[in-house]
Amino acid sequence: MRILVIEDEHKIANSIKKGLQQESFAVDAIYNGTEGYDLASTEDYDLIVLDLLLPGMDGLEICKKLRDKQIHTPIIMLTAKDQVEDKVKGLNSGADDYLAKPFAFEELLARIRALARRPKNTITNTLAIEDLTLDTENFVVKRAEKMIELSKKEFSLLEYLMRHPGQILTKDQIINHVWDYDADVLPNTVEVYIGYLRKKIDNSFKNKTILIHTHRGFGYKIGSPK
Amino acid sequence: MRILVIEDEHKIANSIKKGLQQESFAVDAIYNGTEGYDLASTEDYDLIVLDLLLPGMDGLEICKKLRDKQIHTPIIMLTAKDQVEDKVKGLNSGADDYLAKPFAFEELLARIRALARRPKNTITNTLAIEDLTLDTENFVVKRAEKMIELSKKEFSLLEYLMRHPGQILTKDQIINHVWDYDADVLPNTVEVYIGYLRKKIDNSFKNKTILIHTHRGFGYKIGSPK
DNA sequence: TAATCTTCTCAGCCAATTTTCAGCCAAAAA
DNA sequence: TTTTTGGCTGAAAATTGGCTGAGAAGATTA
Repeated sequence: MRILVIEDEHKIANSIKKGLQQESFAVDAIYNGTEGYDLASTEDYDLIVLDLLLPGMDGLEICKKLRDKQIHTPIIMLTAKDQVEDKVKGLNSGADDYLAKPFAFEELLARIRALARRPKNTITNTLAIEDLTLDTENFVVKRAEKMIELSKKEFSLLEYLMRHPGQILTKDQIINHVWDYDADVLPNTVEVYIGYLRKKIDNSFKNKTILIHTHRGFGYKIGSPK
Repeated sequence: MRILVIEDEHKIANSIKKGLQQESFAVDAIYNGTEGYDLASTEDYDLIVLDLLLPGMDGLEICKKLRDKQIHTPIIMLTAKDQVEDKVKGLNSGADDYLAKPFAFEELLARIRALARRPKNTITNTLAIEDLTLDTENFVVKRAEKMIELSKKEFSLLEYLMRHPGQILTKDQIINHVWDYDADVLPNTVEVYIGYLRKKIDNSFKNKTILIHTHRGFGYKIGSPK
């Protein structure tokens, strides 16, 4: 799956690129509109992440030109929150989805997954580890068939952990994925949220295996054994 | 159920595609007339959604050609409002139904359901949750046998909720389904309408179960338990 | 045309969630 | 063993999301 990111703010472009690569997509990042358009129209990408405001040629224009050229690659448009989202939508640019800045990386990932969810429902949208399940579409989390109520952040954090089972994730990684890219939260916040999750999915099931593990100095991991 | 969407405005084509897939139809979208015609005449679809104005070959022409070829796949024709609907109808192109742009997705869905209901009235058109019923054909809503008067929007929102019982629907999803695709309403509007519905179907029945539930940060859900 | 109904936005309120802080404990290092 | 560091946790503070009454604007009906 090849993805092209056209975004002039290097910080954002690179964090998107890094994040997507980590999810094993092949990513090219380009920092201005004209070059972006050239690449998009000559190379064959599976998806384009496109900033609305760009030097050279702006997002709307790129989008329209590509569609005019009968290039139907799915496009996700990034818009600054105050950039009159609605107007953009009305303008019929041909983008497939919109995402307001600043966003959490997992948010972008969710939309990419939605667009990539090609023809059939071949893709499961339920993640599972042991008897813990998380339905990404209906926002339902259960352990041993028992419903667990989570807040939005808790859910998002758990989803991130469960998409990387058995893998140690550092607090930094967690912050970069689960929180808005310009949010500026302390690592302690992650600890607090891990605490919340534990209370709900481990502590409430005393006789069950512990699923959330701390690796002191490294990070957290979800999975059966330590 | 395989559906072919022939529509050159990507925004519309894709939102239809996405919405129909969510309803678990298998959907192909094609953005120009010629290709659309080729697909429609070679592949075997159960239904075609066809825009009137298209690059390549326009909707009327496609329609006629298909009928000439003895292809009787049901066709829903999309027409811009000012495109003199009546004239189109008069032209007897062979389409089975017409829908004026811009439309709410649920509107299209209703017509698709109607056409799919072809082989006799095998399908119930009354939705029910506990003692709340909604007759999609006669636009009658009752709780505990008591009639409830709803406005058009309220009805449409309730229908959408009731077609997805027990499922959390986000405000975005709701807006995309219940409002015209180019409408540009705030999420707060959904809150307000949920409020109206609650007043009529929950608050008026103090001794009954509450049916409309909020899941803070996620969306709304209709169903018996929380 | 006036009266009424419907749709939608806005602003203020309240409650739930998110985030920080400070003190504590346990593991690792010295 | 002592010290240091990293992580845990209860509680308070800050922020956000959702609800609601009021009302403007548009649509429909009488």
